[in-house]
Amino acid sequence: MPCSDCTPIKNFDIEKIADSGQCFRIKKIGADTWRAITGRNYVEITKCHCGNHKFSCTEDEFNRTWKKYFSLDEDNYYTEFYERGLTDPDEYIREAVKFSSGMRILKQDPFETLISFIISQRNRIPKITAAVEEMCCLIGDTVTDKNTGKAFKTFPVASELSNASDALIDSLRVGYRDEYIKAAAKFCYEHSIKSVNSYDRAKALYGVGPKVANCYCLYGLHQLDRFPIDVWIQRILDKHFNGSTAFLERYKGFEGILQQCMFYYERNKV
DNA sequence: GCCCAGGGCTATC
DNA sequence: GATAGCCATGGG
Repeated sequence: MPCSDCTPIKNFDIEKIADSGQCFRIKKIGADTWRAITGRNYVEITKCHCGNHKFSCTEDEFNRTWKKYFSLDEDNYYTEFYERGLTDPDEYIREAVKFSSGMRILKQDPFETLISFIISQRNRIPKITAAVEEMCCLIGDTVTDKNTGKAFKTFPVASELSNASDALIDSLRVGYRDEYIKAAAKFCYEHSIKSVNSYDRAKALYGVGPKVANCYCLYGLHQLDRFPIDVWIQRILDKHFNGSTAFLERYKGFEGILQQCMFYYERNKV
């Protein structure tokens, strides 16, 4: 039974989302509590013993910001995805979807998504997280959340990142990706991130190839038909599907959710 | 020392 | 269009 002050949501598990590698700014801050930041908004989410979640924000903020961010306005869509995945003819897909129950694709800020996934290339998630967090600490704005009273750092906007010194970028320890970051920040400062509104526009940026462009489209533009193929997904394809993605025919419009479930399952299954 | 990490660029064919 | 070598950095 849900508690009186819990928000009952089907197909939503903040813990799995936090560990899914699609976002680098959701952080575990307590035994059952995570903090999320998007734009200038901050929220703390606690998994309750009843299986539901408590949000630290007001109902108005939930409806205006977090409902969208967590794709909680797409319940019917996820219901259909999970029904389809749990009855898939392929055992690996069934297991991956079952194991990932509660996964959702976040609607992240496009500029943050672009820069984060440029940093992600040939890198490890803890290192990506550290670089993103350091970037926010060094050049993000400090904002205080009214509900919790906690101060947090925003992800820098294009002008802030574009104006950052070389020494500051060096201190992020992102190696050869620093030139890619600078190029993307400069482009977005001069042309606006809004002009990066398609796969082709993203891939045209220096340092953005097929994989990062697909991640940008999936997580930043919410194009759920994108299926980014990284080393983990490629291993799954080779091991379980003879290197083929023919199974995607059964997931038109859901490819990105399936990809997230496979990625999470492969990395976290016991 | 080695290999690898949510890849992409460049040169070369 | 395909493939090979290279790219900084840090963990195992």
